[in-house]
Amino acid sequence: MLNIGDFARLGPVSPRMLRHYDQLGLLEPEYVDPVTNYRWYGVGQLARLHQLLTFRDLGFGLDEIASLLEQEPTVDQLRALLQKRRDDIESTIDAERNRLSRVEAHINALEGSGLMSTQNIVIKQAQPVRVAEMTKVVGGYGYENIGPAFRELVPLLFAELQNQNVEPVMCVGYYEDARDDGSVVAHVGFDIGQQDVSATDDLQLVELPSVEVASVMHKGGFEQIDRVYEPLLKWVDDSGHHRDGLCRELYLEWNEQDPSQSVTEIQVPIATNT
Amino acid sequence: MLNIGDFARLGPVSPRMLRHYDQLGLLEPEYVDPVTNYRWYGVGQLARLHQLLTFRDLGFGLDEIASLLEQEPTVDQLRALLQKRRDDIESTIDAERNRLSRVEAHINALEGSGLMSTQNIVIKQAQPVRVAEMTKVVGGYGYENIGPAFRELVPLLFAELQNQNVEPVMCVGYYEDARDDGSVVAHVGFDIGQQDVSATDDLQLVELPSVEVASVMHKGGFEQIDRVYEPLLKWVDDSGHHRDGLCRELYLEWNEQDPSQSVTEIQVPIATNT
DNA sequence: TTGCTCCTCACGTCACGTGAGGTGGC
DNA sequence: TTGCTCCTCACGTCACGTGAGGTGGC
Repeated sequence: MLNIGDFARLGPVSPRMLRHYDQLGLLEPEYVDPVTNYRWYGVGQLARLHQLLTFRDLGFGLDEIASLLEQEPTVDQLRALLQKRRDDIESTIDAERNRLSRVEAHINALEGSGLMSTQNIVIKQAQPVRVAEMTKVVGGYGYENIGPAFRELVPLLFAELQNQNVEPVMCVGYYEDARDDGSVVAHVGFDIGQQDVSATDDLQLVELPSVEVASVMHKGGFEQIDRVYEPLLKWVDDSGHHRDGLCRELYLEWNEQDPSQSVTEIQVPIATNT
Repeated sequence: MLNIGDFARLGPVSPRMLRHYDQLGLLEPEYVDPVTNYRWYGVGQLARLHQLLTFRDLGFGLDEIASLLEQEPTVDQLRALLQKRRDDIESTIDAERNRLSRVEAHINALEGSGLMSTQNIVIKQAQPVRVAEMTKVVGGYGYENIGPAFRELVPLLFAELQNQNVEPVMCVGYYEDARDDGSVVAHVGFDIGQQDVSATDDLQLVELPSVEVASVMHKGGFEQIDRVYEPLLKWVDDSGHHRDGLCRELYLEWNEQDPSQSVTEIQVPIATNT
């Protein structure tokens, strides 16, 4: 018979762990002194302790181990459990590998541009949005092309929505891929929540679906938004994703007086590289 | 200003998380109603929330994030933190990959042999042992060769140790690699703890070093030990290790009357494949 | 007698999820 | 008035590590 310290050394485990396993009924001492409560273990119990440690090392929880040690599973049951464990570990490894890609993408991003642009990229599921929108073909991307489109369309949108008694919630823009001549179809609209609008020649109702996006929050004027895109798109590529859809801009806070207080969310729809 | 629910939806996080971040001082609402304690957030705070979520996604703890958000680290400091994070993630992936190898080795082991033989393999650091031993050349491995060596040497060892007034602690055996003719040098001895012995023509004092081993506990007679080795050595190879040293057997419980109560620890020194 | 080991609580870990129990605004 | 959202505790998670405070055997 071995006292808890000697048995622990052979384990090798800590006495605290043996007390813990005793408490859970996983491995009870062969004899407990009724006066001193000292625990005494038999050498033969090392086999069970080793089994317990084996399963723990494979990543099973103590509750699973408890039933494993009691139920004496068949070879088939044990194989199924081990295969489940294997699959779970593989998922963990995949998740950690993806996380590693994102960390490395941030390290890369530090080289090119400044600090802030990639420091608030979040991968998330974008909310679906119902947009009442108008479109305009502009000469290209960039504030010098997009800005005028907004200044033209936003008043028209306001007028038409007011006409239909619809309360706009938030301004939204998104842009199609450039055509061969460099021109771009810009979509400018308003989130209208659950309200209904009637389409007109100019006004369309579009439901932007819920998609996975890389999202950054941009604080400041619209002219500076252009400079967010380059590091953002690079980060997306570096981090094991690729663009998969049209970029959206949500004008969460639109402050004409003090553009530095404006807040724009830029969403890049993505898919994960396989 | 957004109440906690709306701000959380834009996050996207749970209100509970926002309360948690508030409590930790990571992200305090722009305004808290002094009467109702309602939290009100500004849209601009989404940028900070996004930053927080970014770092959390990379695996930083909330305490680290707190100092990151307060201290505004330089590019160099940030890079160092990210590189540390990268290294940590790589370690995690390595550890999980090794664990995966061990799980797969167990799945393989289920095919060949029965259940028990590999169910209590533990990788551990073997305790160092001081052994007073004698050697004998035997015809090969296997109980039919090793058994007689023990029956011959153990009484001689007992006699010599008694002669020197040394109290044996535990019987130990280990075996050199087979020579070309198949013969094997068997070492049979006793753990003598911290006691001293004088070497004689037959008796040697050897210190077995502390090495990493794959260890199984065998309950039962010595004749059955042979059948433990094959699956054990296969498991070691399957699981991303290889043998690296001489196998040891520790006779933890030696029961002549009822061999089924005997307990033997079989240790295979190993190195991890790189 | 002095260490050493043993004992039993019980807190702390990490980032929240999940009620319980209660209140304020449409 | 009825839901809905908000609030503040406070427990639970997982497998122990780490004291605190006290006792028994060489």
